[in-house]
Amino acid sequence: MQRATIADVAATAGVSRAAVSKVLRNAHGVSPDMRTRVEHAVEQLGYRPRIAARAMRGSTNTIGIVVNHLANHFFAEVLEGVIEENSAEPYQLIVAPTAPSRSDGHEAIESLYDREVDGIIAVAPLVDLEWLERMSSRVPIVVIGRHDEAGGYDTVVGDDAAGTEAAVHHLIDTGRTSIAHVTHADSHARSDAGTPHAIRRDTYARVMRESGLAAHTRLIWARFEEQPAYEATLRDIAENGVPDAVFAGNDDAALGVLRALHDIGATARDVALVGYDNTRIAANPAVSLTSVDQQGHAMGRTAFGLLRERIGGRREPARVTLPTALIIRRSSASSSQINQESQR
Amino acid sequence: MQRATIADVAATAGVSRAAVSKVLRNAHGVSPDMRTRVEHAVEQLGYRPRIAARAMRGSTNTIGIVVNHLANHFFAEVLEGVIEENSAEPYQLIVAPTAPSRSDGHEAIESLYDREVDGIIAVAPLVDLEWLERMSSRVPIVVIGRHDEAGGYDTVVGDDAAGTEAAVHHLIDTGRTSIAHVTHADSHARSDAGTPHAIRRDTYARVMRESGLAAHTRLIWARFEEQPAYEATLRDIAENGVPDAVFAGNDDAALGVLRALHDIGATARDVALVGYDNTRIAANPAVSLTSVDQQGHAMGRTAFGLLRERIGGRREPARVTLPTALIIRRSSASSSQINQESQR
DNA sequence: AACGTCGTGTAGATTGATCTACGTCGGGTA
DNA sequence: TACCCGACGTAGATCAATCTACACGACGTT
Repeated sequence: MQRATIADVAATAGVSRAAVSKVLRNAHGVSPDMRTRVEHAVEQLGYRPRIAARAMRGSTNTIGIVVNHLANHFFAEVLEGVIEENSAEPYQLIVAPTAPSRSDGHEAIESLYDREVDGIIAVAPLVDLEWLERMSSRVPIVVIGRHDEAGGYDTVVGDDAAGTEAAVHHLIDTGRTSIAHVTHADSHARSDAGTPHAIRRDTYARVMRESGLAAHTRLIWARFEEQPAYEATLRDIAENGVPDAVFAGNDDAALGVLRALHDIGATARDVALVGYDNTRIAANPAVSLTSVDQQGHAMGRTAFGLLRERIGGRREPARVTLPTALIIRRSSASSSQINQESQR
Repeated sequence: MQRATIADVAATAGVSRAAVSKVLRNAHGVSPDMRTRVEHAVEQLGYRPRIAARAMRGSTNTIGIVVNHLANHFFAEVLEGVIEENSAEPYQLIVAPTAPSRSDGHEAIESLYDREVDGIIAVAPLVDLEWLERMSSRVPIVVIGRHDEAGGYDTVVGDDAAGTEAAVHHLIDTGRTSIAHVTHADSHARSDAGTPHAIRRDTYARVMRESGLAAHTRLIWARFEEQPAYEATLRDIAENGVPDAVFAGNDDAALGVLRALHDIGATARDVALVGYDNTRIAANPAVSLTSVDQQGHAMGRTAFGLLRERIGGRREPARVTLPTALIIRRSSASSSQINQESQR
């Protein structure tokens, strides 16, 4: 069965194509009689306008979202924020997924550009700056999770430095000294300066240095997923021994670390663990993972707001930094706290 | 800066638009000389063809995916399967997200249809059958997780009956009798017959009956997310007392149950817990949740393969049922097993 | 030399919705 | 009666790529 076109509707309703178009777009110059006739015909034929034909002239009324790893709960939270904020003035949303192993943000962003979306929200895209800058001169872009001082696009970030400081200081304050950090191993060769995990890595190193623990600085490189982090942690422990704390760059990685620690029989008393993102699973009592909250939901809402402004014509770049909060749970509690917890 | 069109490229290269189009599509009748000239011009102008203009004639080379809750790890797994299978013969993939609270699959599927995707993979869509049937006469659709005997689309399902039987029998075999089941509360009024959660619910009731436990049949209704399941479980326990086992309709819900059980101070010894989907988090030793594996990854791969056949012209509906496997972990281990585990 | 053929390239129609520019009709006013 | 104005409706151009039908040489064959 062939798809009905606006001409079919026009013929059925006995009016011109332009008249149908007017009705569909709620333009004025439409008599009530014509409106009902057209609506009838639309209903009868099951007509739906094609987005492609609309896109040939003017805007698509669509916003594209790029994430580099859909399974990450943090992204899901960001997306919820976007959806929520969007519900008032509905753009259509489409998500361009990337292969989790390759994380090629280029392809995904270009594919959205080819679809002529009105704007793009990119969550922690692993692309180089000049490219992103060039892209942003063609389509409005809001980037979540890049600290770069580039001009063409807006950015929404968490306060990664403050969040990391809180996390590492917390570990030091509770008596830990040999603190390892799981950081993101980007399979691409390009520099990752300005990404959240780079900031976290640098801040971690700085705090260790400032606290006289420079000698204990220890990096574990892994993709931010459970399995790679698990493997990398086991390898690192085999090589360098058991640390007394691990600060993981995100919660998914922290879960991998947790599994590794379990494998070697270490408890939270032996090795404290802190994650990042404060995803839902961290709060579950079975896991009870200390984590840095960076308000993914608010990030999504903010990014959507900025993008709407951009689409509306704003040219000056906007930068928003959201505060973080360290949520302390059992995975990093001191021995006395653990005892309290288990007595209740 | 205006976007370059095929006419710009043609002018720069000194050839006709049609010639450029040929080069782009790798059509024949192109001399090597012309090819290099055109490729040069494309490079120089940063030209990219617009999908909308292409869509006006012929196909978009795009496959759309609909999920009703992106945060669900099971969906992420399905998606990974699709992406993997697609990497050989690349269609573009786009995901149409729905608001997690509203779960309106209609809108998402229609929006993909309006974009003229070549085919749609819908994961557990909450839409009525006649509508889906009608839709599938317009665009090839493969549905994951519907057992309905409808004709227009293909289906890929897990063996929900077998999976549920294994789960419930396992609980009974380990000495549990008061077994509650967390099932999906669909906020929509329409019937949910044929959905996986309905099959699981019915099978649960049947096994209980056949095992002489009909009196203990007990349903907890909740959306399949951590928070709603948590709340519903607490409410149910307040009303009906503590069961000695819970079979949750999926892992996300199981995590909510787990939190509720923790709140009331119940351990795995007191209340056994079984989930569904065997998501990564279930395998984590901190959670160690017994769960039914239904091979989300394979479902994604299979669905993609079927869709490609459909797009290729197959008319007869295909139905694929993938086997399930019960993965037993600590959350449902008998007391002796728990002791073994903690001694190691 | 005339004719056919093959390889290469082009003109122009086509796709569906939008939008401008214009036409028509009815009613009010000079 | 002539004129104008506003409300309603239409014809036709437009958007960017694709694709068919055809043109134009160059070359080989009879």
